[in-house]
Amino acid sequence: MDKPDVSRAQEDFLKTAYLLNSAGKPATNSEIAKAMRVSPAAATGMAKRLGELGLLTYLKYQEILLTDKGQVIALEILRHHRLLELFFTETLNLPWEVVHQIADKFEHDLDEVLEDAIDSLLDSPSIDPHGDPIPSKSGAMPATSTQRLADLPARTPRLVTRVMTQEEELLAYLGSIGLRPQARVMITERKPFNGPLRLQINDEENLIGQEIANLIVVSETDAE
Amino acid sequence: MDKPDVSRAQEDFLKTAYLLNSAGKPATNSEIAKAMRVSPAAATGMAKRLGELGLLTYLKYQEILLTDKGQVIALEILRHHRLLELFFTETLNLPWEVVHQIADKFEHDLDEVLEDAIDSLLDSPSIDPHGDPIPSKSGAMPATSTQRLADLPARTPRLVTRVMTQEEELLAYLGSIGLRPQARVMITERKPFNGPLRLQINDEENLIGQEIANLIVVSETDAE
DNA sequence: CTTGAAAGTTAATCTTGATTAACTTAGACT
DNA sequence: AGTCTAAGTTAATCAAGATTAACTTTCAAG
Repeated sequence: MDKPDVSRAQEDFLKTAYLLNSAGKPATNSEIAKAMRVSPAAATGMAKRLGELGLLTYLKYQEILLTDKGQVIALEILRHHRLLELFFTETLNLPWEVVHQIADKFEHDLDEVLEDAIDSLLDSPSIDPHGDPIPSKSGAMPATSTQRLADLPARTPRLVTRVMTQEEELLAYLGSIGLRPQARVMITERKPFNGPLRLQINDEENLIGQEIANLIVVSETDAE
Repeated sequence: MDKPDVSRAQEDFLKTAYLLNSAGKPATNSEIAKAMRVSPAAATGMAKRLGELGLLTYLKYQEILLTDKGQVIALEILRHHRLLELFFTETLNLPWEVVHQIADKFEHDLDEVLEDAIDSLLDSPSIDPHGDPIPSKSGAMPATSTQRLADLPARTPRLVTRVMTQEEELLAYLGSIGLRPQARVMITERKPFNGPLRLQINDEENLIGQEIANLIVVSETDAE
């Protein structure tokens, strides 16, 4: 319908709320403020404004809920973000740990001509370099596995499908040990009391902690 | 040294002033305001602020002059702009009439990693799709021909080197008749009183007006 | 059922970048 | 020299997005 003209700060807020939800966390004022690195007061103010615009429902002291309109915008930004990440890794061979911040800046300005050109160059991709799903143009979010490596039984071969962090150093490390989408993984040993995991990554042995294993999503069925 | 943190509005102002100058026009308040599509009062305000920052010299009622620092920023933005134009035409085959507006938005957010990656992918290019020179990273502006097609004697074969407009429809038209950088051109007839020019473009006959002929820059020496 | 810490809100204020309306200056022309 | 017009400036005002500081609400734990 009438696409209310949203500013980048507003788009960021909607995106942040959406991402919190899809990480299973409620979109509370403080979580949003923390994620956006602004004061809680600023988040309150923004929530009010977006409420006025009908992009979310704002009730004092309550969790923030995106309306359909708000979600459409959040998904559009997310689509832009992930398309750009993939575009820059593909065309420029940029490593996956740098494209995130770049996409964060460009996502707000990606107009439709460019979006479509990128989409068609990349053959309407459904995941970005981290394995994060790219919403379709109509706003459909591709389904993804929910199986975490951390919860995987030993001796069960799987493919990495997604790496759920945007921390630069961590991504660089994970990349260096081959822990990226499409890698074959299998836990060979679990140390007790949530200890570290012994792991085969494309046939190479390695050792990772629970924390990290919980960021790695693997396929729900056997690899190959 | 200390790169004063400039906003996009400020960057746009500096870029606009620079472009006016390089088009031979003085950077007056009203020209800048017109080019930026803001009120003259807004331009005055911005000029004052940038004066404070030492990026230009502002004296009431006088032409605005960029300082060295200001020019460095303008050139950086212009470099971003033109690299992006070329990048998008090369990687996505976008027509030259659409990349300008896109680059206008992205130019402010092009960080160095991405800039360098694009520069090296494109082999440190010195001109963009319109033939506009791309400043080097150190701020050197490549020399360009000053020979306008409008001033070219008849029967003198040349190469188009630059097309000095960003108007979408006009660019689309010029593209459609082959009038773009690298095209071979020769005036075959000049109608009197600044009338239209009969022209060969890559061996095809065509007819253009003075206005347009003045936007076309050609090589200073014979083609081939 | 009180209470205290964490979360959230309000209020006052700031900065940037805009606007319009009214005034001033510069400079060309008689 | 006087005057008119275009260009430029000033002033008042606005909106968005922030901040800090002070206050209020919620809710879990005793």
